[in-house]
Amino acid sequence: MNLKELSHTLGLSQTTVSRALNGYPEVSEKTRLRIEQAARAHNYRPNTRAKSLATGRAMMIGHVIPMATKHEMVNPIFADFIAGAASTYSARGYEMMLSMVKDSDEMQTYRNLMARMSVDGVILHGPRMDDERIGLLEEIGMPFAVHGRASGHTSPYCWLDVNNKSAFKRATEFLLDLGHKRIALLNGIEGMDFAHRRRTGYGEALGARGIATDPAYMRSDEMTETFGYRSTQDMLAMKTPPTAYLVSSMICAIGVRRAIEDAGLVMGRDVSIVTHDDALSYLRNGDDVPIFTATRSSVRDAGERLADLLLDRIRDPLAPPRQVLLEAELMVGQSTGPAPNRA
Amino acid sequence: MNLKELSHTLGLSQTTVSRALNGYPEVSEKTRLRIEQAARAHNYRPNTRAKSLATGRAMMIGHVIPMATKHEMVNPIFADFIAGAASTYSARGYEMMLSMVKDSDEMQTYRNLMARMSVDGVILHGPRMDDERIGLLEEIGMPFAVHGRASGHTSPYCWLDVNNKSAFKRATEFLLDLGHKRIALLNGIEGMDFAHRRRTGYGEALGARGIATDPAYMRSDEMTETFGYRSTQDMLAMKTPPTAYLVSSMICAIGVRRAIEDAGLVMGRDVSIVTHDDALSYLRNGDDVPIFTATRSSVRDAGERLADLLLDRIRDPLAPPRQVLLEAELMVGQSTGPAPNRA
DNA sequence: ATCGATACCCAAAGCGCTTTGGATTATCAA
DNA sequence: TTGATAATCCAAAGCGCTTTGGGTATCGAT
Repeated sequence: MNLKELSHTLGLSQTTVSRALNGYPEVSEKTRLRIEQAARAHNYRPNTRAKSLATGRAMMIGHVIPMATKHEMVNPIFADFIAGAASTYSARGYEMMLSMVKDSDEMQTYRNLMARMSVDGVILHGPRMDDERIGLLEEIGMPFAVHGRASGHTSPYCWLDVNNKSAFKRATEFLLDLGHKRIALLNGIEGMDFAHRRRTGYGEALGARGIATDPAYMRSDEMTETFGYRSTQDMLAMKTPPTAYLVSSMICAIGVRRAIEDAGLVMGRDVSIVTHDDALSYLRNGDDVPIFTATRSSVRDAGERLADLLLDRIRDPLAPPRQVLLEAELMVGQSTGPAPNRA
Repeated sequence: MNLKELSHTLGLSQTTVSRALNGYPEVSEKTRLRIEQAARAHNYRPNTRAKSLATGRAMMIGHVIPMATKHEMVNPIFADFIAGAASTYSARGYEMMLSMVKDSDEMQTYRNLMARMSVDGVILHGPRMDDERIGLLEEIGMPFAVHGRASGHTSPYCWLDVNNKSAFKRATEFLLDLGHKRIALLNGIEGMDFAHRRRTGYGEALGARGIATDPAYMRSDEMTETFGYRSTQDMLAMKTPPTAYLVSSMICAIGVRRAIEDAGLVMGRDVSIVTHDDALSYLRNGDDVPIFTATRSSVRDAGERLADLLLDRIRDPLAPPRQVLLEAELMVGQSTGPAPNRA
């Protein structure tokens, strides 16, 4: 059932039916009611593609996920972020389009999305320190919002980020206060903006207590369980192993814990762990008492809020782009304790 | 730059330009080359919505994810499955549309997708034993493919599933062979088809050795770390606790392990664990030697292959719907060992 | 020279919607 | 009664593409 048929059934013009269903005032309440009733009865829905073509709005937001290789890992926070964004879209009448592309194709993908007019805007994931994608999107005039920030980019744009620097500074201070001097940092991939900010916070906290950062205690990689396990195993084998680990994700922290326990040590007594917790739905950090002491910030909320920022921006393109900086909360759990005396 | 402008620039008709770019034979090689060159130079891409409207194909596949509450958990296998499907789509020129809806709205969502003609087909996630969605999709004529199966549905439809029954039967036999008699089952949510099949396999293996299933050793819930931890804690407190756990997901198994180690027991010596491993990219089950003994089947591959099935079905709607049953492989890791003697 | 056949190209009609610019009728004050 | 105003409704022109149903040259064969 399309508009032509529906209006024919009603003995009205397409104009009137369209106006009635879209809430325009030029149609009497009586006929509007009649039209709505008929539309319901025939389960009429306007064809999205025709509507988009006529209005010029796709009512669709693009998320493009670059993958280096076909079997590269999918970022585990991805699902929760997406879920958050999607719930905003559905609340505001938008749809989400997801593309996975080879990362060499990512720039071209944005150009395509723009030229083909298949989306009204995009969310930019995983910004690197000097991210060329932002400049591209500005150049081609594609509305966008960034999950995170790119330190290297100067002109104002729309973003939402956790205050990674302050979170990791605070976490490091917490460990220092417990007497830890050798604190390892298991960070995200080098080049990622968030990883850089976290390292800065860590470094500043150490520096303020007169402790120099030591590359031997620092690792950077994709945040998998295996990365946490391996790195910890390596460091435990040092003459002076760290007494505490500051970790970038729960999954990674699970690996750290496994290495610690494999070595016959007890988490929270022999070795402390603080991790960042994205509050993933399937990986709750305990219920009553947190398992890990953690800097916590819900990535699902981030998705919801960033999507809202983007839709606002699309609605009102001339308003100055908005930024949101979220503070992570430090939740003390069972994974931290005073530095062992013998250390 | 749209088709009208481009063809005007070239001094050709829209017909010819369109045909040239779509590879039709009615245009000379010389002009085709000229047209392609101009298209590239002006970065011309056909407007997707106009193209869809004209061809009647959306070149888009829908995935609808129902959520009971706003903050219900996102299934952790979701990201990897989606990544697999998306890579197939991008290889075959399709896009993916993702909607999250309240689960009370799911049926209506499918009707909408059909009436609005916004997708060419859908992937059905998480089928329950008697899943009403399949009947609906058949009724409204929406092409679909199911990730899993619905035992209650009789008419043939397109699906791809892991042989959950044989996998869990095999895993149970493996534990029985090691001398375990009290084997716990931590299963997925009641009502899910896969959970039912797994329980059947488990039950059959036990039955074949004359062991009756004991509800005290069986739990069913969302497969979170916490669920694994709690269930194991509970069971460890029994007079005769299980000596082995058969678990439905790695994340859940991590919780089981935590409970075991919190109780001062050693995994693989005091207590054995076998888990299903979806081969999630961020949660590798060790590299050389698997941490957990596991029934393994990549959910990312499943996504790729199921998407292929669906696209084939869309291309050739009259062909009989295809089904794929994948066998999981049993990988022996460090989490299993002979049943303790005292048991 | 004439007649197909072939190669190449085009005008115009959709696809299903929104929206502009009236047209028609009802309403009402003067 | 009349002219102005407001209330309803409509025909038709897009949106940017594909595709139908020709049209015009060109060319070899008769």
